[in-house]
Amino acid sequence: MGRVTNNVGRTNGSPRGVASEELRRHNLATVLEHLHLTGPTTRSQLTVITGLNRSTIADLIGELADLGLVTEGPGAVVSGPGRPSPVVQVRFEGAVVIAVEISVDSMAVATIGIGGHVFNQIRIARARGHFDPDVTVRDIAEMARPLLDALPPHHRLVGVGAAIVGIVRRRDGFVHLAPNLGWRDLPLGELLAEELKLGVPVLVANDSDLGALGEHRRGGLGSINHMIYISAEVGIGCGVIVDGKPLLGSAGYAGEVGHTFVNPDGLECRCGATGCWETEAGENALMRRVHSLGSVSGLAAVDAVAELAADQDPETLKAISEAGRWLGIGIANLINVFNPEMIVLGGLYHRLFDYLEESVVAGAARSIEASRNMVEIRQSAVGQNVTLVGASELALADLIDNPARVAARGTRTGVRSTDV
Amino acid sequence: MGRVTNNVGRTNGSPRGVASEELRRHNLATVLEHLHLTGPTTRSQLTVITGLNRSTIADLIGELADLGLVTEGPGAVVSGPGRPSPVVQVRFEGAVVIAVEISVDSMAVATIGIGGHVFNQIRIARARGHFDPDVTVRDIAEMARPLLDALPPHHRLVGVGAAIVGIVRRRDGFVHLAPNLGWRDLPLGELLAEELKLGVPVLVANDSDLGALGEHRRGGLGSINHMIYISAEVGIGCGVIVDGKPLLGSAGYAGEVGHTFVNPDGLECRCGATGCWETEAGENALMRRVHSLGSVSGLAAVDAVAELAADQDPETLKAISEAGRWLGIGIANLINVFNPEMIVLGGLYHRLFDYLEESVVAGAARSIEASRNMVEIRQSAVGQNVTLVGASELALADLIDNPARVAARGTRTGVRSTDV
DNA sequence: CTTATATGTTCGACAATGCAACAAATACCT
DNA sequence: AGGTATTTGTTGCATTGTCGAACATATAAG
Repeated sequence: MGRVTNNVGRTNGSPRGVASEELRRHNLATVLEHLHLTGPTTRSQLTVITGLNRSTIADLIGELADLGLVTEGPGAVVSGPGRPSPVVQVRFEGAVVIAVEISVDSMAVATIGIGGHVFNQIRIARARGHFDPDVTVRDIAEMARPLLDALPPHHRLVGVGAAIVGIVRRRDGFVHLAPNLGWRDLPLGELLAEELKLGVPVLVANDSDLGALGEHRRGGLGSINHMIYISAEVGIGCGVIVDGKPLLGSAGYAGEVGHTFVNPDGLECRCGATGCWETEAGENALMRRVHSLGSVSGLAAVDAVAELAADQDPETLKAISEAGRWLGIGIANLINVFNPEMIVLGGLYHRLFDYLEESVVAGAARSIEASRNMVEIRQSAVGQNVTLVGASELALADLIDNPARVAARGTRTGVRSTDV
Repeated sequence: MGRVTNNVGRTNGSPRGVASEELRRHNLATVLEHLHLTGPTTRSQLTVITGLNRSTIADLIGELADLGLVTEGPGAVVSGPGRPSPVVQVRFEGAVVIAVEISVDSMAVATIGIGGHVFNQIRIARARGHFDPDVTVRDIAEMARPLLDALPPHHRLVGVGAAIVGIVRRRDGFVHLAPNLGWRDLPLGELLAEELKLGVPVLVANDSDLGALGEHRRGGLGSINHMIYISAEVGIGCGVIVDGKPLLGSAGYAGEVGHTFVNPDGLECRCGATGCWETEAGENALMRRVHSLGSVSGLAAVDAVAELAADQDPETLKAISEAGRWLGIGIANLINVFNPEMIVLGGLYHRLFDYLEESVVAGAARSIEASRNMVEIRQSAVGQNVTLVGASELALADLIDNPARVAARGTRTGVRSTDV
């Protein structure tokens, strides 16, 4: 049988003993998580993967089926002699979440079921600027309404996950600072919960942290347990996966690399300090090096740069490669610190990856040899919606971790608002 | 009952189901770890702390006692009405490890029992330089011999933990690079195992990683789960505790911060790159700013600087504060990345802490507000032997994690060599 | 149509914890 | 000094959960 924990160390606080019920919870979670991440699987494959007994798997699947979280169908694929094993798969509508993304250039809302099934999605572009939080929250609720109405009649809604460009306290979704939106000390979690009135938990997290989560879980990263996701919208965001789990830090502020110090000769950053990484490698750093852009700014400027790069404009390529070099230098630092297996670039970096790659790799080469030799730098495989996908994973995590408790906890069987 | 796991995420690789035996292992480990870290505890306290039933605690302690790992004595402290609860404590000789430290200026070996009891310890100073690995390994074996002979007759030796100033692969204790010793690609774990011939596992790790471990577990850090230990001997070393566990990274190379980039105008580092953190804040950075030192170098120079600082020599204080500022800047980066609760300074920084503190705190102030407000910077509470203590924790970890398996696994009942 | 093989199903064994009743040991009160 | 309240160890049984063996079932191959 496998081991739950490993290595030196423990989480401080009361060390808790565990009883059989915890064992059951763990095994239910293991099975459900596998189905959620890997997709349809036969019962016999599950016995091999989990190492559990046939009878136990049968029992676990029975319970998950009773909870409405999985279904069993006849084994589709034929596979040699022996009694065919039924294929188990998640029921998308058995656990649905609302994923929200509040970015610099757009806002998005999606309804996503367990297994990663996207029922529906709305994304609206908006000009950059400072926004009234209440209006934003109301907009989100309005975007969510039709999506909820369009869900299948007997779905079960289990949570809301929101990604936001800012520094967020995990415990309660309190936004400490979101400079790109003009927000500070805003209880976003509470506001969303009040406005949505859905009776389910609302979790809020930093967008890059969720990008990392989305990429790690749905980016086809096989057995990668240590990775770093880096993206740029205006600043530089970063999410880290350590040992298969998101790095949160004490309050959830971990991964705030945009304002790490890399250049004493650098410009003054909007944060007030000098020499921050994002003043060298962020979006603005790139733009200001492309003089031919003139006064265009914001998303239009990004589009223009992408076009110029596609046209092989020398100045633009040089600007990209200069920003890429600094990006690489910062990445080298992260490689030294985390010894990851993979660095994934998203956002603007994803868009410009082809022009960036060479200089980034060159810059990253200054990391220590041992770690450098085992890391791969690549662009996001999930693409534009990683963050939204990550938000859904965040909202689904509680359910997967304890299917019985969360599924039973009611969160009523999703009666459509038109039925009321 | 408590939960074993938490949060989003899982360690990739085969997700394993667990059976009752795993449950037992977990509870044995929980109890033993508490006794190991917190010291003598009454049975009734254990029921409260673990949340387990009286009968279960009795059973667990019975098993640990049978394994020779704990003893029960009459409750020493009186405590009000009710039947007094017997005090349970670890048997030091029930699990003994050899802790080894290979540093720049000294080598040390100690025999340490579970609970952190140091039976004996030898430390020898040696001049800096490059050493023949074989000679070093033989020296360690020779230092260990008398310590082993002095152990109580019926002890049980369970492992060897070695700390080394270098980049070490955790899996097998392969030293990738140890510039201060002149080593490269050296299978130190194997060499030590062969030379010591003790039939117990030999684990090797980076000295700062073990410093972090030692400080976290024996530094009186109550409920701190996120901390960073930073020390300087020649370069800068760093160990990180994330969620109560050491950050290893994919191969164990995590925390190599000495050569992170902080200054494009910086000097060339011995690593070949330019602008590394340790060229600004490491030992040499400090020394070169104290011109009155003249040609003194190595440990003698460190001593001289410490003395000059104690005498309030202005140039020295200025040099220290300059190095401290750079130290603080690097710390700010780490605060941004990890959002820790505590930064602990060791090694040279521990020695000069009083003169460093102000400038370090000033430098660290450039970290983001949210994280800065919740972090404390202080010096090591364990002091000179943190690394050795960490090495013992490393070697004991397997036993504590699975008392039944490791204790039963033989590692014979420590017959003294003179008995043979 | 028979045989080999793989897998679901059933039921009892086994492991581990929890619970309730009882016993033991102490403090406190009269 | 003796009785009572309180806390905790001990014991035996109940409960939960997984495992294993025997049996049933469904397929491929001959």
